[in-house]
Parts: sequence; C-alpha cells; structure tokens
Amino acid sequence: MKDLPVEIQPEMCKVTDALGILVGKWKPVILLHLLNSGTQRFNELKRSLPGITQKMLTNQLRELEEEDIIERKVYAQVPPKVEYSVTEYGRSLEPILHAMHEWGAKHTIHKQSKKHNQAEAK
Amino acid sequence: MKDLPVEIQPEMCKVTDALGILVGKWKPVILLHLLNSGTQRFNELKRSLPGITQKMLTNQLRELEEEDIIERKVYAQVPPKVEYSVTEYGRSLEPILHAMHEWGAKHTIHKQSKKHNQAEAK
DNA sequence: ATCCACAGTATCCTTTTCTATACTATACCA
DNA sequence: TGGTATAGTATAGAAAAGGATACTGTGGAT
Repeated sequence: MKDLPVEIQPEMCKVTDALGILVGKWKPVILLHLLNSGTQRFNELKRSLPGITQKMLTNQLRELEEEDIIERKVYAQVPPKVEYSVTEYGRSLEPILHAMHEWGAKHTIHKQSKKHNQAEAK
Repeated sequence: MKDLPVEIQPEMCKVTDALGILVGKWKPVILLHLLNSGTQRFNELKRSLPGITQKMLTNQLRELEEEDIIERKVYAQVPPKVEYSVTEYGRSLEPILHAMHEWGAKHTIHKQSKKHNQAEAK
C-alpha cells in the first residue's frame, strides 16, 4: 500500500499511519504471536508460522523493528542466537489489536446472518 | 494482501479480517470522508479525493459495499445520480478508526523523539 | 571429513495492487 | 448540432508485495 497524499486531510493520515504498521501479510500474526508467547528466537517464530518464508519473516520483523514495535537482541554466539520481543511501546498497540479482534469476530457473524437473509429472500 | 492460512490461530484471523476491510490505498480515506461529511455522490467523493482515479473509487466503494460498511443508492435519472453513505453497521468501525487515529498521532511524535535521541547520541 | 543448527542474504519469478487513458449512454442546454 | 455532466466500464501497463529456491559462515557433534 503506497502512501496517501498528505494534503487530503491531516486527520485521515494518522489512521493510515497506524494502519501502515499493521499492514503486511504476516505482521499482525507475528505481533500477536510475540504478545502471546513473549520473547522468541527467529526459528521458533518460523516454526510457529507455517508457510512463512525466511525472507518474509526477516523482512516483516525488520519493518516492525523500524517502528520500534519489536526489539531484536543478538547474542554473540555460534550458531547465532537472535531474540525478538515486543517493546514496551509496542504494547500500546494491544488495545487496537484487541478491538479489531472483537470487531472481526462480530463481523463474521454479521456476514453469515446477511447471507442467511439473502437466501431466505429468494 | 492475500489471506493467511486459517490454521495458524483462530484468534489472529479475526484481526486480519478486520484489517482486510480497512486495507486498500483509499478505503480509510473514503470511509472517514463519508463519516465526516455524510451522504455523498460519486463525483463529490471524487472531487474530495484528489489523485484518485474513477476506477479505484468505484472499486474501493464496491469492496466496502460488499462488506456492508457503506450503502449505494441509485436514482433512476439521467444524468445518473448515485449516493453513498456509511451504514448503521459501518459506524461500528468508528471506535477503531478513532483509536487508530489517536495512536497514529502519538506514533508520529514517538518517531520524532526517537530521531532526536539518535541525533543527540552521536 | 561430513553433517547439522542457526539466522540470515541473494536472486529470480509470480501475483496483486494501483495508475493512466480512453470509452460508453443519455438527457439537458445553448 | 455540438458540448456538458454523471457514473461508470475496458484495457493496458507499471509498481509493489510476496513466494521459491539456493546460498553463506561457523562451531560442535558424529
């Protein structure tokens, strides 16, 4: 998703900013996983996210790190050890994620009852 | 953004569902505009969203309509008249949008102070 | 000597999203 | 008779996101 022109309305752009951080095929899942399970190593995450490629995982983690949502801690060891965790600041997203989860759950029901009504109307 | 495998975690998928509705370069702007300004005709919207193409506007409006977030009302006239408005149900997204706006605003500040700190640390 | 685990890069390719531009029908107005 | 406004559709192409696969370095175990 590319950026919107800032001119449109100052207020709107803040929403898109927030959205930008959550957008990406794997970002919400990674975040929720780290919130649930706490600190995780790279390969632990990878194993928990069936289907993700290493490239994507690295890439999404880096983007979240950029925004100070998660933290990356490298241990000077061989084989390497890198731990990821949600920052204190990152936790401020929790209420939003929670609200979205609630809304999403209701929406699933809403769509089903809509379908049902349409079927009845025939 | 493609769908995530449902297997990962039921909880997570609801967040992505909600996100899916807001995702699209112009969807949040369109929604916020309709929430602020009430019912709008196609070309009114177009004029309020500098840079959007007709195709994109149609397309994003259709996707929001699909999800029952907005309503499309066609008047049998020539030249055509079509009005768009947020549904009662669509308004249930307002708290989330509001929360994202608030968070986005704080995030802008957060990023700036981070930059500032980094500059100082040199 | 060979293989494994770890945390990545690098490269190429496909799919999805977004943009640009041209085109449609029809009533009304000058 | 030609031009305007409305709400679109059609087509082609560029750009961005995501996927598949192969490769890297290194210490320890077999």
